[in-house]
Amino acid sequence: MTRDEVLEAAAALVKRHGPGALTMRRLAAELGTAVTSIYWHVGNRESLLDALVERTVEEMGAIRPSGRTPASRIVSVARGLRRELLDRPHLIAMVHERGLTERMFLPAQRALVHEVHAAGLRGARAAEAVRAVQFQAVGHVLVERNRERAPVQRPGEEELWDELTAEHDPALARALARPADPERLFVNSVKALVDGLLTRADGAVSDGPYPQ
Amino acid sequence: MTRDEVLEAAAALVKRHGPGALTMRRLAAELGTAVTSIYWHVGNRESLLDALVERTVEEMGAIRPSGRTPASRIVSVARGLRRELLDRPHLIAMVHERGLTERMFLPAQRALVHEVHAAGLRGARAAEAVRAVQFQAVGHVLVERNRERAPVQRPGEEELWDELTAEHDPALARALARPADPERLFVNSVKALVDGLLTRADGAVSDGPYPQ
DNA sequence: ACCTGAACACCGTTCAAGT
DNA sequence: ACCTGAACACCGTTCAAGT
Repeated sequence: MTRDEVLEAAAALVKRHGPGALTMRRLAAELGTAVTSIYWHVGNRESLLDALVERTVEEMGAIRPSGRTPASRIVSVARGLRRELLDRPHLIAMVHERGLTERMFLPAQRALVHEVHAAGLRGARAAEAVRAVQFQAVGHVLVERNRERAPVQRPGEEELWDELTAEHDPALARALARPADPERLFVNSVKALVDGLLTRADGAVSDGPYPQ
Repeated sequence: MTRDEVLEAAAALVKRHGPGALTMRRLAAELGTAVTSIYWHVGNRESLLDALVERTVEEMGAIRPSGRTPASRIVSVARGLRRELLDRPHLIAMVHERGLTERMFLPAQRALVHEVHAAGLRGARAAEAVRAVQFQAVGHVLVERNRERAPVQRPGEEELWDELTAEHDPALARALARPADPERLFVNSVKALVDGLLTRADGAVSDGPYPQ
């Protein structure tokens, strides 16, 4: 048995039954060995999970921007990042629980740097724009994924809706009462953010306003 | 012993030693009772945690906006939400692990609705703006908090920096190499988002561009 | 209505012992 | 160099039995 076989089996276990199913004992059973052999190969559970996360992040493809304007290309990078993350549903939770969330930034970072440069940003301002998009994209996916495994939605917000109908906006009340369309919300949020980032009054300006 | 005493002791345990320290057995020891008594009062660990989360969310104060323009008032609401969350560091992880992330939206929602109305947004568009800010704020805090408990930062991104110096932006390379200032990044991100949300070409317009 | 101890089926990890 | 079983110190939960 090799260290790689251990990682392979661990990855398969997570893929099939979720991260909760990855116990040292179950893994040993899967491999047909004694629990303690695994310790010889990977040290302990901590470093096993670390290695697993590392491996999955490396699996993630590079993200290729598409679109005509820098702004739309940045949005496409964010979408790509979201897709890569959602395609590996267990990765998100594992990475997050292990305090490695920023690890998830890497696949998009290169592309984002290139695009903010193309948009005319440089230096610290460019770095902040890159980080803003990264935080926004990864944070959004964290929240979004969380809702999926959320239990029964509890109400208890009737006062809010009452207030809203009092403010004469029943359409808003209805919209907030039902769950958001995550894809749409994501894209529009990133668009708005990028819009804001590229058109701030205090510095460089993007190559024109956004059509639509 | 009452159910409330159990919750109180559980909350104290989490506050002192973190969520990991909250085991049924330790809680029993803290209370000076048998483990099994706790089960009579709270059912099981799941519902104990549910009750704990509920209680902490209710503790969170309402958020009062400040600032002159709707945009700056929305930013202040986001900052307030961030503050409330960071003030309860264990809450974030507990809520997130329990799939209740949207629960953290509530304290800010009322204020946000009011402000997007003041900014001239209505109906579905207003709802989307509220949600965009909520996702952004909570997502950002999730990522931010995660970095705090992150282990040693691994490098492995030298290629990126090489590329950057090749793109003739050493300042950007330096900025991305060191950790972000979370407060600054948060505020600027929210500002940019709100800017983008309130000045989109396809609808209502905010009361003017952002100074600084 | 409330509390108890014993028991069950799990964990991760260590360690001395094997080949 | 690699694997093993026994043992330790933990978990959450159930259940019959007490008052």
